[in-house]
Amino acid sequence: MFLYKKIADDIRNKIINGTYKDGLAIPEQRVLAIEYNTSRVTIQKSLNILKFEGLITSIQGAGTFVKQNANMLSVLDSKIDNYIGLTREVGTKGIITSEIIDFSVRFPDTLEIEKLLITEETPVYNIDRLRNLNNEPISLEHTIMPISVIPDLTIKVLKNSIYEYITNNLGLRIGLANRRIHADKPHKLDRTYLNCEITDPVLEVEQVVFLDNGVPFEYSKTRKRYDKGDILMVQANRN
Amino acid sequence: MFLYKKIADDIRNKIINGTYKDGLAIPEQRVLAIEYNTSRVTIQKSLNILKFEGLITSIQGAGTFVKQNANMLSVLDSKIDNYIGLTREVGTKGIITSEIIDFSVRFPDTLEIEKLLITEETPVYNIDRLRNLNNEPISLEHTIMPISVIPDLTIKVLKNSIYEYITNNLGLRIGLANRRIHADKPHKLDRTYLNCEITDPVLEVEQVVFLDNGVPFEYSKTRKRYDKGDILMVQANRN
DNA sequence: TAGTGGTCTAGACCACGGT
DNA sequence: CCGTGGTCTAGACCACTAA
Repeated sequence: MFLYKKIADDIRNKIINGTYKDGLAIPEQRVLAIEYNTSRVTIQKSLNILKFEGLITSIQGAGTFVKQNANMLSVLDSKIDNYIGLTREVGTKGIITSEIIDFSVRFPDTLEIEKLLITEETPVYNIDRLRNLNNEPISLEHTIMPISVIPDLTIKVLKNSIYEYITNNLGLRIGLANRRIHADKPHKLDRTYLNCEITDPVLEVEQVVFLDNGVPFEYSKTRKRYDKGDILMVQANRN
Repeated sequence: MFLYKKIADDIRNKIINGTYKDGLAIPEQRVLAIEYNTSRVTIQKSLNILKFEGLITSIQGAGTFVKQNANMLSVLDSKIDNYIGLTREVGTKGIITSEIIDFSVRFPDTLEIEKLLITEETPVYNIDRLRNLNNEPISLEHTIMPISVIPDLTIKVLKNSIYEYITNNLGLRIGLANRRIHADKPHKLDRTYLNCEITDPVLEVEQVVFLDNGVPFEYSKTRKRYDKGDILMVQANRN
């Protein structure tokens, strides 16, 4: 591993275990450079990581300070990639199964053309899945993917994780996601598959997901019953 | 302005105006360093900014490439700070007014003590506001702030923007926000102030907001009618 | 005015991709 | 193997804070 990461890890540990205390300054950069037997630029690279994690703040002319409640914030930050696919989100909390409602191929409609930046002659997969957590239905996923970008999808892949297939089998890297979150009245499908009453609100996440090279590969809508899951997020707002 | 920012601005412009084309490589770092009459480290600092904005990707050994649809992505990214206070969110789209439903001072309850990391003897403001956009009610805000952190709030401040007061008058810097978004059935207050029917879902954002130094200063819940506003976000997922 | 972080240089060497 | 990005050095000077 690289020196600047090692140093960041070491300083992070000292913050978490209390060697560097909340609200107080850590040693100045020139001292740290001597301590770790390195140059100031490398120290700055390490400190940038910790700034990005929200653990420290630097004030020019004054010093570098551990934030109040730094260890608490560090926990929050890990939740930032909470929503990259359901499988990864749930983690060890239970067993995810997928009931495939529809798996077909067709040409895209106007909205899909716009969202996925494709032409009307670019065929897409149409995937509707009911996702279960420990055999309890938790969400309805409607997913559109261009066949040219994500080829050779199979029922077996859909039963497990599409994202795992994309990263492991296709060797692609996932980049930005553009999301819209809103509340909605329940539709017929929600009533059928999610057991919603007419007065039960639904939380919908509509998203376009891009590969690391900027090519959009997924336009999807995920719907959950209002009492079956929130969305957690940490917003940066770093100056 | 600093050199590395100027260079980042210049390269960004070349990407947007098509001088550097989607999917193709930009000149290598050593060439850029000569072009801009600077050192390679400075070029790398500039490129890091653009990587963070999602405009380029570097692949070690191969080169630095403009992402597909880079100019589109750059638009999305600007929406990432969409939700830092309603006033800033809406921008020029209309006139925000605030009707103050409650403005009082009390001791915090158990949940507020936990969220704001204060003691039961720390007095807090209790603020309930109805926010109007062009005289149409759009959201109900319930806000708790410790008096010790945000002192001397006035009706006048509440009628305008609390965030503006915090940054401009108190000279504080706002840091991370920890949010929970979910759908809910309408409460009595929603029916009264937001004119909700019983079948109209409500979108609620619950958040704890921290200052730049890590001190939490706001615990709030903002409720909107399901048809009066979504939440837009861009998620990073950078490797 | 002294101390601290921010920017910048002009190199060096290493890691990786593609030929 | 060559070309490219990633890491790292040992300095220098500037900008800002606080006494």
